[in-house]
Amino acid sequence: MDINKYKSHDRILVAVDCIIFGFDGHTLKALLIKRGFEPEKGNWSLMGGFVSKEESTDEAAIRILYQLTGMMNIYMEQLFCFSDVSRDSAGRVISVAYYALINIAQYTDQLQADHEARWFPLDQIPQLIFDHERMLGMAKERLQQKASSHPVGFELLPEKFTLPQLQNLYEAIFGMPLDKRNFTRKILELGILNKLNEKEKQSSRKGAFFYVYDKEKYSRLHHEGVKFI
Amino acid sequence: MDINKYKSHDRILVAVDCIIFGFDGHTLKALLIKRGFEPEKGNWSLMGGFVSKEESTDEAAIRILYQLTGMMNIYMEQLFCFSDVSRDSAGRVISVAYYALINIAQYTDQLQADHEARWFPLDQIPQLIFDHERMLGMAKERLQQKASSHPVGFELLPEKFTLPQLQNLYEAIFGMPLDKRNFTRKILELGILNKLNEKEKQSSRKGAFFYVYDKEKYSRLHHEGVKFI
DNA sequence: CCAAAAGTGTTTGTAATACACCCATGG
DNA sequence: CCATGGGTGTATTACAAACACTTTTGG
Repeated sequence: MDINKYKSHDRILVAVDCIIFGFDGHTLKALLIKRGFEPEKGNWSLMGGFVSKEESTDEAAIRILYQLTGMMNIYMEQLFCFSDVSRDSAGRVISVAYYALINIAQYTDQLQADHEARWFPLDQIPQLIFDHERMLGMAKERLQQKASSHPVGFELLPEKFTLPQLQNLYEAIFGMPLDKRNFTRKILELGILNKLNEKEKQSSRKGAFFYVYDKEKYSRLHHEGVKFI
Repeated sequence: MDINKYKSHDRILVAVDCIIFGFDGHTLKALLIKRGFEPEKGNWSLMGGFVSKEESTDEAAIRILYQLTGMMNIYMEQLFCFSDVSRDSAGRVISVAYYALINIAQYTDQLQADHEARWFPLDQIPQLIFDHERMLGMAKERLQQKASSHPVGFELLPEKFTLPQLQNLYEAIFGMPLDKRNFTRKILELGILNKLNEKEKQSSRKGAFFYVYDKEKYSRLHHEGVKFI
């Protein structure tokens, strides 16, 4: 299969690492694992793995995410390729980082136990191995960029969500409080949400109406470059 | 040196490809080469090369750009990692693409001849090998994003430039005409240009004043996120 | 009846856009 | 004196930001 004509060039180990974001209704979190092998065994790390000859880095990232979460069809995007010669203390490894947005409610605790994984609020991240902190920092920035012009926030929410939940999410992503009235107006004016005749009654006496995101309506919009915030 | 503990994982050829942008005062161009080896020998291609075990992809990109242009300290930024299994017809090669902005006037024609390189206006790009057209397309988008919030345009101009030249550049980057008065006002209000007492007299009878970009003034600005256009 | 969160409009300031004429010069 | 491109100001519009009270309901 690999009838490689490029003799005499170095071959390098290629890995992918996944920054997995989740939102619990109040706080934005990242899923980290206790690394199970040397070097740095037992230390907190992003979920990662090596890329095989028969798969693209995208495919490897999907595979690795599935191992940790059991989830498919997850929103995921390439972040950056990290390639410093000594980024990995055990050898020359280039890592392509991906960030993923998942609905934390769908995440099964079983898998969490299997992999010694834990959700950490973004402001309480422990020390991470190698250059994983830099990866996470870059992922936060990219998520902010992305969320300000594309409807990625909905990937982090359950199908039905309330406006206060949505606002909490955007506040968590941007790390700043937003004005309730301005937020509501702007998001509703986009015309991409459908209001349901049903209320969420857990978090308040009055109850907040549920909404669903309408992908169709969004795709009929000014493709590429709507302002979300 | 490579005391690699990760046995039994695939090692893969890693390349970098460079999208090199240049501006001649009127048109935005990309530097392409006639590929000198098989496969696809003789076809138009981005300048590229393989990453060795002893260098990062950044370092490889700098090295490759130097080979083609003889220039150092060039503005360059990682674009994306392209990793489809069959993107290269001759074997499994992952490519990390970089885009570079150079002052076309400093570019020596000698090197152009040596490498069978040519500048192509962005709207007259010939067919390229592999996924290089996709790389170039993505680079154009990224340059637009970047140029709308960071002072990268100056990388493409000579040290002394006129406001009409600067406007031409932004029009070329964004592929749209801009209003002269609005453009001038906005760019001067940023306070990052110094006007010289000297005029460029080639392109008009009246002559246009030269300006220089003042990096210091910019760095005293609202770090990250000034609107340029 | 009260505590707690949901819902709802208006005003003000700021930035983006549209637009047209005079100036300086070389030939 | 005229053709060419350089330089300049204002009025309008749209968007962002600030801001406070009423509604609902479970306890």
